[in-house]
Amino acid sequence: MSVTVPTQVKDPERVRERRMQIIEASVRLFMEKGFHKTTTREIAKLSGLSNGSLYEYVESKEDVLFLVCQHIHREVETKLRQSLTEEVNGAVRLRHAMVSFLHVIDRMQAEVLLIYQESKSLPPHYLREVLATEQAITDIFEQFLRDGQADGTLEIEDAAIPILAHDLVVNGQMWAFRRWALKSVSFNQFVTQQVEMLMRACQAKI
Amino acid sequence: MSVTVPTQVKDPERVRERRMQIIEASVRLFMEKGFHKTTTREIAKLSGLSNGSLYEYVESKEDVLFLVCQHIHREVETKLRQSLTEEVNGAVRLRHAMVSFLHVIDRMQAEVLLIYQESKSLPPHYLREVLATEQAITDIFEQFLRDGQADGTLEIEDAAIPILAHDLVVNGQMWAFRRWALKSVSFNQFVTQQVEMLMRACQAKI
Amino acid sequence: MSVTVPTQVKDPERVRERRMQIIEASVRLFMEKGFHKTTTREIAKLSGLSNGSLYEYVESKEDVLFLVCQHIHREVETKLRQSLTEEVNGAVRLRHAMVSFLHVIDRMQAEVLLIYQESKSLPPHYLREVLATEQAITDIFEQFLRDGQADGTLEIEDAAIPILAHDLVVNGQMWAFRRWALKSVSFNQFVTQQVEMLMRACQAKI
Amino acid sequence: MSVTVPTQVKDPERVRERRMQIIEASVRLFMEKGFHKTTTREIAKLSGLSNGSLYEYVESKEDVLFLVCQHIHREVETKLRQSLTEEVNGAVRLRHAMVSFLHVIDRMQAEVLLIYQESKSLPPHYLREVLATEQAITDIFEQFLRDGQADGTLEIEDAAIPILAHDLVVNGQMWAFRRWALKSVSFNQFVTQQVEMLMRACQAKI
DNA sequence: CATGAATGAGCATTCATTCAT
DNA sequence: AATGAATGAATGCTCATTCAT
Repeated sequence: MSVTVPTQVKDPERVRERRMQIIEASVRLFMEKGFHKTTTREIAKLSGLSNGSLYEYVESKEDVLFLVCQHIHREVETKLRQSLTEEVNGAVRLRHAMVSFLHVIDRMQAEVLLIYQESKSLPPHYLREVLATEQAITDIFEQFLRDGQADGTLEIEDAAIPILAHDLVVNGQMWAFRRWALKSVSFNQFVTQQVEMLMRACQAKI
Repeated sequence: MSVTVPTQVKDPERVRERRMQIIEASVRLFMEKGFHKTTTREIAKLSGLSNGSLYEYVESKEDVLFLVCQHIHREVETKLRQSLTEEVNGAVRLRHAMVSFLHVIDRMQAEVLLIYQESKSLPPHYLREVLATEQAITDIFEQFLRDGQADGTLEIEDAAIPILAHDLVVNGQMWAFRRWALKSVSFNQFVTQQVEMLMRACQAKI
Repeated sequence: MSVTVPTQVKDPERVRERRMQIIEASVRLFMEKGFHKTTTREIAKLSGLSNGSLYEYVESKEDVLFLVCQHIHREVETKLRQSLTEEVNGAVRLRHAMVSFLHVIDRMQAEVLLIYQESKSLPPHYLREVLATEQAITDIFEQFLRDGQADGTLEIEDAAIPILAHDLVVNGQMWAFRRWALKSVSFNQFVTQQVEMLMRACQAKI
Repeated sequence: MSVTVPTQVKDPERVRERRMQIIEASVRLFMEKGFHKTTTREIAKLSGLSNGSLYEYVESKEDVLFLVCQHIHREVETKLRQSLTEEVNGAVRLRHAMVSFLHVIDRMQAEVLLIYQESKSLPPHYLREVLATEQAITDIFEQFLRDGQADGTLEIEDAAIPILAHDLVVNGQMWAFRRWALKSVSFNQFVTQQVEMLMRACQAKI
C-alpha cells in the first residue's frame, strides 16, 4: 500500500513499462542464480536497458528485489481473490479458497519459492511491506475460518484461528518450497490430501 | 552420512575442535547478518583463527555454510531422537514426537531459521545432503504415522502419509520461520493448538 | 576580456538571463559542496532548467565553473573600483583602497574562498583568464604603490612594488581563506591591524 | 598528534614503508592532475601495489589525501624547526625564521601548493588535523613575535601578533600559490623584499 | 601447522553528456 | 528552444582465496 520505490523518471506510464521489463528479467535471473549472485549488469542487459538506465527506474539493487517481491505478491493476492466465490457457508468457502490457493501456488511455484528464499535480503522497510502482504493473504483465510466458526460449519476455538490460518497458508506454500520432497506426489493428490486434512483439522461439517 | 568436507590437516581431533570454533562463530555471524553479508575474515577472526588457518580446515566459504547446516541438523535430529519415548501406540507416540519436535524448534529457533534462509546458497552436492537430513527428520514422523495407521490409532490413507509427515514438520518449523506473525501467540498455546490440530487431522483415537 | 563561453542560443538577452540563474545556483552549490561534488543535474535543477537546457547555455561543467569565477571576479573588481576615491596622495589612496578591498572581501568571503579553492579545476584557457583578472586586481594596488612612490608619500624600491602589491592582495584575501584561524579576530580589528601593518611596510608618510 | 589512519596490516614497519610508497606516488599524481582526477587505480599502480593491497594500508581515497597532507606538513615543520637557530634577540630570530621558512617553501613549492588546493577535500576530522598543523607552524612565528616584543627589538601591539603571524606565513606561502604571478621575480629578490617588508611591518630594531 | 600480506577480478553505482521528440 | 530519458565508461571499494615465510 504505502511503500513506493523512487524513480528519476517522470512519465509514470514509462516507469510502469520499464519496471515490468526489469521485473521480468529479474524474476528469471533470481530464480536461476539467486539475488546475490545476480549482477545489476545482468539485470540491465536482460531488461533491455543500459546500465545507467536501470538506475533511472530504481535506486538500488534491493529496490529491484522489492519490485519483484511486490509484483509476485500482487499477482498471488489478485489471483486468489479472483477465484474466491460467494459460497453457501464458511466451510465450503474455506475449502474453495484452499483449492484456489493451491492452484495459484502451483502456477507460481518458482515465484513463491523466490519470495521464500530472497525476501530476507530486503532492507527492513521493504521487508515489513512484504510481510504485511504475506499477512494479508493469511487474513483472507482467517476470515473464512471465522465465517465457518460463526455459521457452525467449522468447529474451532477462537485461539486456534490465527494459527490455523498460518497452517493453511504454509501447508499450501509447501508445494513450492518442499517441491524437492514431493516429486512423487501429483498435484491432484496433493490438493486432495491437503484439503481433506485441513477440513478434518477444522472439523468441517462438509 | 556420505558427504564430507575436505581438510589439509591430518589430526582429526584438531579438525573437530577447530571446526567447532568455526561453526560457533559462523552460526552467530550468519544469524546476525546472513551468509552473504558475512565475510570469511569475520569468520576467521571470531573463530580465533587467522585468515589462512581457516582455509586449512575448509576449502571455501560454502564449506563453512555446509558445516553449519550439518551441525544444526545433527543437533535437531539428535535432540528429537533423544526425546522419543517408546509409547503404547502410534497416536500417542506421534503426539509425543510432535511436542518434542516443537520444543527443539523453540530452543533452536534461530538455527532453524538459518537453515531455511541460507541452505539455498549451498552448492548442489551439499544441498542434497542437507535436504536428505531434512527428509530423515520427516521420515521419523512418517514412521509414527505408519505405526498409528497399523495399530488403528490413526485413521489415515496410505497416500496421505508422506504429505502429512511434511505437514507435521513444516507446521512445526513455522514457529521459527513465521515468528514475525506469531508474536502474540505463546509457545504453550502454539504447542497445544498445533498438536490438537494435527491429531484431528490424523483422526487420532486419543 | 577575451575568453567567452559558447552557447547554442541566439538571443543574447536570454543567454544573459539564463546564465545568471545558472551562476546563482552554482555559487550556492559550489560553496556548499565544492565543484567536484556538485552534479550538473543539481545545477540544472536549482537553476530551474532541465538537464538538456543547461547544455544549451554551456558546453561543459567546467564552463559553469568559469562563469561562476568570472562573475565573482567581476563583482569584486567592480565593487573595488567603485569605492576608489580620488584622494590627495598615493599613501592615502592606497590606504583607502586597502580598506575598501577588505570590505569587499568581507562581504564576499564565501565567493573569494570559492575562487581560491576551485579555480584550479578550470581548464587552462579559462584558468589563464581568471588569473589575469586576479592580476588586474593586483595591478590596481600596484598603481597606488607607484603613485605613492612618485609623490614621495611611500618610501619603497621599484623592485618591491610588484611583490608588495601581491602582499596587499593576499593579506586581504587571508580574511577569507584563513577564516578558520581568525575566528577570534573582529573584522574591525583585522582592518586596523592590516592597514597599519601595510602602511608601516610601505613606510607611508601618513 | 591524535588522528591516525587505520590499517589492516599489523607490522608497523611494513605499514610505514608501504605508506611511504603510497605517499610518494600520490604526491606526484595529485600535483599533476589533482586529487579528484587521480584514480585509486593510478595510485596503486604507481605505488607498486595491487588495487587490493592499497586498501590494506588505507581505508579510502581520502585517507590517502590525509596521509599526503600530513607527510608534507611534517616535512615542512621539521625542516623549519631544524633551521631555527638560537639567535641573540627576537627580531633576529624572526628574520632567520622567515628566511628559513621561505627556503623550505621554495624547496617544497609543489607540495605547499598541493595542500592549498586539495586539503579542502578532506573529511572534517582530517581537515581539522591539517589546520591544526598549519596553526602550529603559525605559532612558531607568533612565538618569535612575542619574543621580539618582550625584548624590545620589535615594536608591535598585542592585538597585532596573531594577525602578523598569519601574514608572515601567508606571505611566505605566496611564493608557492602565486607562482604564476611571480615568474619574473627571482627567489633571492623575493626573500630580500619579503623579509625587509616584514621587518618594517614589525618595526624591527635591526 | 600457522600466519597474514597480497591479489585482482568483480560489483554496485554515478554522472557528464547526448539526442530524439 | 526545451525537455528529460538514455547512455556507458569510469570509479571507489570488497573479499574469497592463495602462498611465501
